[in-house]
Amino acid sequence: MTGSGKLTTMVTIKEVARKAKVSVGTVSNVLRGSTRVNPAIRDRVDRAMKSLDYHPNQIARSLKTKQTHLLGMVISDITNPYFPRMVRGAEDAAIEHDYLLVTSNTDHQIEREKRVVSVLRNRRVDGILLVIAPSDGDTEHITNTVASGIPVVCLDRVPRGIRLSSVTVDAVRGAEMCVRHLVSMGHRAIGIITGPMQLQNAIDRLQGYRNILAEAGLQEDPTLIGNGDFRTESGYLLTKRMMLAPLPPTALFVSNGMMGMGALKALKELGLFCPADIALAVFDELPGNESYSPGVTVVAQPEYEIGYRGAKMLIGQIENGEPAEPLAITLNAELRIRESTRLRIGTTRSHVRE
Amino acid sequence: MTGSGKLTTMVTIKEVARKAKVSVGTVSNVLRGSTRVNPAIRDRVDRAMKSLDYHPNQIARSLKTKQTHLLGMVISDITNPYFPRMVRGAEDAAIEHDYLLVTSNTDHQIEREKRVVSVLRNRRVDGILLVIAPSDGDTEHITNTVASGIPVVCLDRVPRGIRLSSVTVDAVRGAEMCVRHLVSMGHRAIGIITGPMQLQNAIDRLQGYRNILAEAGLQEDPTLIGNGDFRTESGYLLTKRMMLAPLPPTALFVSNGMMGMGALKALKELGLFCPADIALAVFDELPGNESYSPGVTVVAQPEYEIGYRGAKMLIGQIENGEPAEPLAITLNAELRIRESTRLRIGTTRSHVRE
DNA sequence: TTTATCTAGTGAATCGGTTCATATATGATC
DNA sequence: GATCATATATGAACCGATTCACTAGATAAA
Repeated sequence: MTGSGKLTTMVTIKEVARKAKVSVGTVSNVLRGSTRVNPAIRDRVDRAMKSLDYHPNQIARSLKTKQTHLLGMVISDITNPYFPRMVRGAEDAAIEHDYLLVTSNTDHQIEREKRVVSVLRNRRVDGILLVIAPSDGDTEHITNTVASGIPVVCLDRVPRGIRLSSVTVDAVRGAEMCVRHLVSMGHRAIGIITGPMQLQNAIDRLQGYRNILAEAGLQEDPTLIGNGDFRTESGYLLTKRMMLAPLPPTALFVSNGMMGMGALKALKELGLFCPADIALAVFDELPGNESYSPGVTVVAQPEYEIGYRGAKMLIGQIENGEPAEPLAITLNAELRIRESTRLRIGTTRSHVRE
Repeated sequence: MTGSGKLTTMVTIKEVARKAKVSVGTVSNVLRGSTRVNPAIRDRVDRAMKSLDYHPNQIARSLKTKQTHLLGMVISDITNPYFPRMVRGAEDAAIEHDYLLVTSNTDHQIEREKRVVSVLRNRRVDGILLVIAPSDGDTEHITNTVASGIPVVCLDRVPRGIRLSSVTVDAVRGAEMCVRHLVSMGHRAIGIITGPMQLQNAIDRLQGYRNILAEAGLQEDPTLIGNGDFRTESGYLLTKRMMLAPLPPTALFVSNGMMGMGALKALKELGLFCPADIALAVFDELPGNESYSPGVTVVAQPEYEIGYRGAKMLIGQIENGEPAEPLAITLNAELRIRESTRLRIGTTRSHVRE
């Protein structure tokens, strides 16, 4: 477990001081650029640093200043195409303010989330961006973190029961836009594949769907509601099951992108085509969507902006202290209509209900 | 620029010691679990830590031990779908050995690569995984890093001129497999879109293409070679240009995934279908490839394994010291034949040359 | 009883920066 | 030339762990 360690010794501020024939305090002053240092001396120090390939030890600095300029980011899985743009947004904001971003995966498991948060606290990150894993009110690790003085900003979804700063998307409205579009294309039998009901945004997307059914005077049909978990596999299985049922939907609304990919694969295997056989709409933009056929109608989230503004908010709280009330930004999703829902259907198709 | 800092003071080892009525040395011993500590005392200390929500300060530990258990990873862009799996592989290996992975983007810019490497050195990462940016022999920042005792492992491609440990893919062979497949499907006019010629793997992919043309006794045609830069836009533009030329190819081999997405988009806009109008094959798996139609024939790289084995190799070098000779692992790519190249064509089609 | 042999716990030095009270040099003023 | 004001440079204490020479106490052997 313990390694053999470095062979070479790193250049320290002391060696720079000796080489430049000044005190360590002066070298430090040159580094910070703060107090006025005689230009001639500053020059000597700069030269010494360059010639020694000196890299100031951020570890030592952090120990003294109690600021690591590290931001922790906790997501479920970087290989889920939803996250890279969010991470990139956060990283860009971090860099603008001279922070370094550390990203860790939880694979949707609350136990891993706890471990990751603990590691980040050991590392003394200055703040944490958190995309929570589904759980039943298991939030002590989060409240402990906030209580210890580390700001936390939730992205994409917020835990129930506690109040935290957050950047989220108006999922109800996004789902409404999308399902309303399906209704406007003549669909009456609209299926949905939901996310895990422990997550607020999964609930919201279902709620949006329900709102529009009600608005359109349509009866809710339990056989058209598939209970997924935001993973590809569940989208695949539930789509197959629903499409092979006696009365399949004419349109399908899938609650997230991973499940959307699964649904597409299922349709492909079943030999069903969009939009001729079924209209498909997905919450979340799909990777490569505009390159493929058919383009899929989606509710696109501003992932980059979620990450970017989340990090900005977090840094604000780090540097200006936590606000009395948690901040909450809600962004809008955007409906992007593509071929997969372009075919207007009559209300009289044989397998349409009512 | 400087913040107001923490309001709350973190719990330190000293406070734990006081609460447990032992010395700090003993608390440290309990933490490390190393020397034999009286079970009763160990218990007292454990309880004190728990009740104080104590998180040992990794910063202080690192300062003393000169090991941060941090790994730096430098990639071009996490939103390029090629990288997430590689990052995930590296992270999984890191976690297995209790390291934390820090990933940074360079956007293919050598200047940003230098800055990022410098930041990682300030942070005293124990080692660096590096996917180099294209440049003309600008490697001093890398040799300096290695010279200072920080192991570096290159992934996916190696800089020319210096010898470093690496994990790469046999790109010549991958390209050969792919182009040979196109030839075997009857194609004679096979186009290629290349990557930037400063990158070894771009050169290799072109080389594989040339090898097979020679093997098949086909003349190389400059109008069928598009000089891309591994970005979507260039794949898009070059595909359009090539397909609108007087003598377009019957098959197109695209040197990486991003450009492959651009090529697909171009074909879609031109109203050309795969494989009826053109056969398409891409180096790199495409996101969601098996969900869409047509599935695209690809040379799939083991991205996860590249990251995983690279991190394992790096950790080996950190803990056992650098090997006398740099290590080099070469992995194999895999040809995945899908619909986009499934149509066998005769050699007599009018627009086929020779 | 005295001495030797262990074990488990102690506490001071240390890592490489920052910070700030103090020392020194420079120049201005009389 | 002496005095004071100002501008810079110095160096010791400190951050929170680890580490190790040392001590105290217990047990065994002489």
